[in-house]
Amino acid sequence: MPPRDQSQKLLFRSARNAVITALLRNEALSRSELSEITGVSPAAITEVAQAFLQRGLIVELPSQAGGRRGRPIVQLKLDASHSCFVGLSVGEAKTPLVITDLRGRVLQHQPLAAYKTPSELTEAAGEALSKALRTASIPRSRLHGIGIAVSGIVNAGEGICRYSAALNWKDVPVARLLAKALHLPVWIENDANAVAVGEKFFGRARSLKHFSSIILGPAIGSAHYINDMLYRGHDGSAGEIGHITIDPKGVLCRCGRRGCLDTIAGGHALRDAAKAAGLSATNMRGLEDFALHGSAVASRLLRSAGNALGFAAASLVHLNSPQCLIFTDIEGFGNGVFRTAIRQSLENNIMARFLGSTQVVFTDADTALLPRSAASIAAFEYLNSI
Amino acid sequence: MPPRDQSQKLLFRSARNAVITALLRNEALSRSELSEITGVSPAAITEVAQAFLQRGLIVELPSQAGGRRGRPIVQLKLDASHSCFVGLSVGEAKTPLVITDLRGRVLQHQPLAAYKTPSELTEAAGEALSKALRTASIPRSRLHGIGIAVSGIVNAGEGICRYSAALNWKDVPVARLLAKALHLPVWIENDANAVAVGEKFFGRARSLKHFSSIILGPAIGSAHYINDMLYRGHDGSAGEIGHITIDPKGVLCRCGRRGCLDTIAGGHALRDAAKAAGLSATNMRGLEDFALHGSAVASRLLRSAGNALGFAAASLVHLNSPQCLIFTDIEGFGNGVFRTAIRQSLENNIMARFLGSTQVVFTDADTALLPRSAASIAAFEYLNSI
DNA sequence: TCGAATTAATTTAGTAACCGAAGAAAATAG
DNA sequence: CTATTTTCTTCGGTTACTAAATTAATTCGA
Repeated sequence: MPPRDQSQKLLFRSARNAVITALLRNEALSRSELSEITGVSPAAITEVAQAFLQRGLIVELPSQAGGRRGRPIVQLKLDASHSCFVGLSVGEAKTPLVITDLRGRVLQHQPLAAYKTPSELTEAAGEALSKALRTASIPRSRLHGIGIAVSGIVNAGEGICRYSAALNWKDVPVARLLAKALHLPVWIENDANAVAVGEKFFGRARSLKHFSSIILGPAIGSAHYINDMLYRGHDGSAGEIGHITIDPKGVLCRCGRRGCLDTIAGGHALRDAAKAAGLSATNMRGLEDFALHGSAVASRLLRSAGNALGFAAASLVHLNSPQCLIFTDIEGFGNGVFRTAIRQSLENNIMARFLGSTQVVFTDADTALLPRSAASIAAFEYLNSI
Repeated sequence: MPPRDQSQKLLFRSARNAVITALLRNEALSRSELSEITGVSPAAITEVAQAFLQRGLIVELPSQAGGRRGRPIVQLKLDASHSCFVGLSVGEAKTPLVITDLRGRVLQHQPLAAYKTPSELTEAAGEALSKALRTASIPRSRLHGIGIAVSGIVNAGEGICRYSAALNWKDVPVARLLAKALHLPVWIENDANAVAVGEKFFGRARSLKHFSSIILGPAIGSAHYINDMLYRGHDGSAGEIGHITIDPKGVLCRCGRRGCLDTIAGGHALRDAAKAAGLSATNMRGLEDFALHGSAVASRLLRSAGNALGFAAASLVHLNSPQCLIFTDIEGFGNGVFRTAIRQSLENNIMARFLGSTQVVFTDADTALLPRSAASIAAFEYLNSI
């Protein structure tokens, strides 16, 4: 047998970690496959698998000899139902709460009652959680953490919401409050970061080492994974693509400057502009429909939005050269004028060399996206602590 | 004694690494200081120090009791002369080679003879190295590696220069060629990346976890350190700030598109523009002087260059939120119109929130900057392999 | 049908890299 | 000269691995 290639080994923090990562990326793997993929010795795989089996984190599938010579392989699989996580998205109009399993599947959906203050949030979350657990008959003991996606500026390390315009909060220790009330570990994260974690953990970025995620919502946010790690910026505020200047003489932005990308391509700004132009579009699907049926104004708005976004995203690609750019559409633009304009603008503004090497993906977000992503943070932290 | 804080431990790959990093950042440290700084146990520090002392990598300073109670402390210090590294910068008009010590001090400077092909480079490098060693009477045995900064696109992992316009090279296995000829380990790196490594290892970025370096040369390059690691992008081409579009209707760039930052603020472009305007400035100091003495054209060129660069750098700050932005001036602009315009443009284009939190630094490069930076790559790799 | 071959997984023994606690070393204070 | 203080080392133990040998469970071929 050739000496084992250990070049990959350093990529993982530990053998346990490597095994979990491999099992998240693949439905089921045998011990020898795990050894090969992770670069960890078969002996160590046996040991780690034993520990995980004992905990109930993984299960053995019935062995399948299958016409092959040799001892039959026994596949291992994460037991998705082993643990559940709570995901919560605050800052939106509604406050959805979900319970997911270990693989990010939503088991239960339960919106919170309206709230204003942090303590009202705590109370509403407690009630919604109890109800969700009751309805889905999930024992509390199976919960292993809560993730919260906040639309605003967050200090993830300390679990503090530093500022949220939507909630009118400043320096609220959200994580501590909820952890105390619900007796569970709580992590909070900016919503764009949460979506990126979700994509990395459960979504289409699972095997990408470097990617950026761009969220098309009321405002435009982005987040970067670099070297398999979420990069938050030195003070937790990387990814402010929405405030890249597009037109120095443009509309005043709430950040105090003029012509930020948000004022041209943010959902909120587009709704305002549509209203000002006399178009009665309540959501972006409506605006796209106007454009589709010949409205020059709608078309112009969407095209200039797409151009601006493509321009800013091109800067991102030139600067960071991600493997993939994931656009997440939570405003319901769908595949229309906006997307086409983004694609075109990207093509026009990116060096030829990058065009082939950076994948561009568009995703339609469902309503559970943010809370589900939030839950993935808790899942990630839990599995990393194992 | 309170239980030791081990929160920092994970930041380092190993105790050895932590000790070296601490000793690079500090002139001299006692074992107990090292233990405190790195979070490694005193026992482990003793062990690591012993190994390093044996190798001659560090030395003990004479102990100083100094009026204090208790056993006198013994300070440890990297022995800069323990090992030397070769740095080489290719792609410029001249090809400077330097020999540095372990702390990045240049011991000897020896430009290469002219060359065109890779094999001519190998020969010229061998001759220059021999001469440099002879002149400085450094024994060959003290050399531990060669770092090469290439102006072009590089695959650092495989040691291949994928493309260099200045050299007219394509897929040249530079590292392998030189390693074979000179019997030393060779690393190559894009020049902007090399400068960033130099700043991180020996320069003002030693204790910065995240920073970006922007090189103002014939072309404009940039490089990012993120989470204490050089981030090269998924295919080794992050940092192409020079090809961010500033003016879609601008001058044709050699990348095939129009109005790239390089065509407005690159040294090469500015020289061309100055010549076209009838200004006989051979270098950028000359152009700045024209502006200083009232030339409206020179002033306009430098201001628009600075505005464009500030605009692009603002995008970088919004996207990546580095702790620090280090501009390295290798064209000799000095502190004039250009810098002022960059600073102003940054202020105008960056959200207020970032203004205070992102440090902006300008550095004047000396002629040894690139080869010295190249040598730091070899030093880094050598110390990491210990 | 039964051993040979083959592949998967486990066991065993060993190592590197740490840690904590106790102890030794080298100074000062009284 | 002894107690105190601080630095550094020694010692024993743990964790997380590895390589090599061994066992397990199957198919193939005579």
